[in-house]
Amino acid sequence: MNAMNSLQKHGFWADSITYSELIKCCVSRGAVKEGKLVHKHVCSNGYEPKTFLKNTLLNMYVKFNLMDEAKKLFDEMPERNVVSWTTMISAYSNSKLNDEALKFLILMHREGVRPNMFTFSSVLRACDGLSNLRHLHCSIIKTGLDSDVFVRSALIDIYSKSGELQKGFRVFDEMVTGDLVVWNSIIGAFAQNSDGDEALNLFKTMKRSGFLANQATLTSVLRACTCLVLLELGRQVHVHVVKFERDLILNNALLDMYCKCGSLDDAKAAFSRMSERDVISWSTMIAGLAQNGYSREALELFELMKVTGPTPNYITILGVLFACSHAGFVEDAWYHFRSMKKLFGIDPGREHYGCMIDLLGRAGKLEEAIKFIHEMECEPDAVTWRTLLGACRVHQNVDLAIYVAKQILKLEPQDAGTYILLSNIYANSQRWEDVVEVRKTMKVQGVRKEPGCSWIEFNKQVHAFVLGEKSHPQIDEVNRELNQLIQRIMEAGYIPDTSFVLQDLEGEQKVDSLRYHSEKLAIVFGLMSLSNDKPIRIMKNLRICGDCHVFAKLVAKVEHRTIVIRDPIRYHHFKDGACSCGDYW
DNA sequence: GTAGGGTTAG
Repeated sequence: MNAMNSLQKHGFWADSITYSELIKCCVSRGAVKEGKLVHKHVCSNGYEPKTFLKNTLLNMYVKFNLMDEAKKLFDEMPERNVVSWTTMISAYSNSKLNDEALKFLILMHREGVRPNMFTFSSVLRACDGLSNLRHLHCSIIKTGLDSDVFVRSALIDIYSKSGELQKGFRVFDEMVTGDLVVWNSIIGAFAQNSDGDEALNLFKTMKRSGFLANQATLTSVLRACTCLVLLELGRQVHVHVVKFERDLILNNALLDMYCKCGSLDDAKAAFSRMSERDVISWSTMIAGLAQNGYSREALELFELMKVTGPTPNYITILGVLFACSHAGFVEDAWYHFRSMKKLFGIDPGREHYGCMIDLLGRAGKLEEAIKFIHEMECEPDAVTWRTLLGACRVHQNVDLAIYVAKQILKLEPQDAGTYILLSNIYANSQRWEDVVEVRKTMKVQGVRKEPGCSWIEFNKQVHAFVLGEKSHPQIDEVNRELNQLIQRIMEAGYIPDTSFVLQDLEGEQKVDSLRYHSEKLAIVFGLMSLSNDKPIRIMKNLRICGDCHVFAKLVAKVEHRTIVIRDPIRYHHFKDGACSCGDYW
């Protein structure tokens, strides 16, 4: 500003380039007032500024988020080139005004201005809807701009975000020369679409091609570790995270990895070490504590957040309600549910209602839960009903379970777990005709039940055990060991629980196969392979059944081991004959 | 003077 003042004082008028430098200076310092002053000065210059200078001004207003001023300036420009148009399109894309961005692309075309790589990489981010995307992709290929790395990474990203991961991969695969961001785009695409395996494979290939990982790469790699529950690999990535210790997003991903991999000590350490924490950090930590059975701590952390942290959002409250429902804190849950709107202006959504239904159902208040469903502002969906079905399972309410299962199947006729449960209920009530009917429907619908599968990480390898499969090389040894173990814990009071009414939500319920449930095999493998001081960490695809839960508690006690089992919803930490869930899951 | 990638739930 001093520069401009002295120019003016001495009677000089700045030329376009000087003005442009001044404007850039204002933008970088976020000096809105001065920027507007320069604009005034430019206009009082007596002659019409060139398009180049106007574009700089346009960019300034966009960066200051003054879209009205930007639009006014743009409309009044006698001549608009590709930079003018692209600046506007980019602004609209950033503000998620997708329709405006696409409209401007059409308008610039009508004015005879040809889009360049800047235009395409901007407009791609605003492209929702596959037909638009296909159309745009064709135009890009026609202009030959698909070889540009910016366009390419934008294409990969938008395809993957539109659920067309394979198309995104094809764009990546056709690449001759790429850069780090293109790699990050494709690794991130697989990590975000829960294909951790492929994300990690690509990461290896990237390193072999000579690229060094940066913050974005490591964030995606951590996310891949999280979705595969690979704690040891996650720890190795942690070593590289230290280089970027001030990166908030990366640290949040690290925190989430430790929470989801069930290593709460590491998570707490990561949380306390962070130099900066945003609403995501707090929400992740609260949900992580809740998921691992530390509900009281989760609520305490939430109280601390209210006093010293950022304003809670929709997801934070979900974690809080989740904590309440998993520990049976009915009163706390009602308090948080009723006060979320008043305290933080958050309207309860379907998921919040879901947590409340879960809470009421677990606490045995099934009537209240149903009343609550009817009072919901949104229509109950399959997830809502499945929550209630879980409560019927815990509280052995057969009639309600049948009713609820039918509601689910109306909405999701492919839900294998619900069919199995329904057929079990009928079988147990000797309603054989109904059993036949359910089996027939499953056949007609082509529904197949997912086999129970558990896996454990050992020596940098994942060892998987699938019910009814003998593919693991040491399966015979594991089975022998399991039989001996069962003998040992029977002496400590283990009685196999064959009462499987409503016991299993999703299969694995044959009495004779109870003994070979995948988590039992994985536990035995852990006992055989890991040293005594290491906790046995197991992941599984279905929820743990009552019998395996008792089994794990007794093994932990008799063998003096810590066992950690992650099912699709939460963690069970078994130690000294007890589980962190307090038998409440 | 204009452009691309990464974090919490479901």
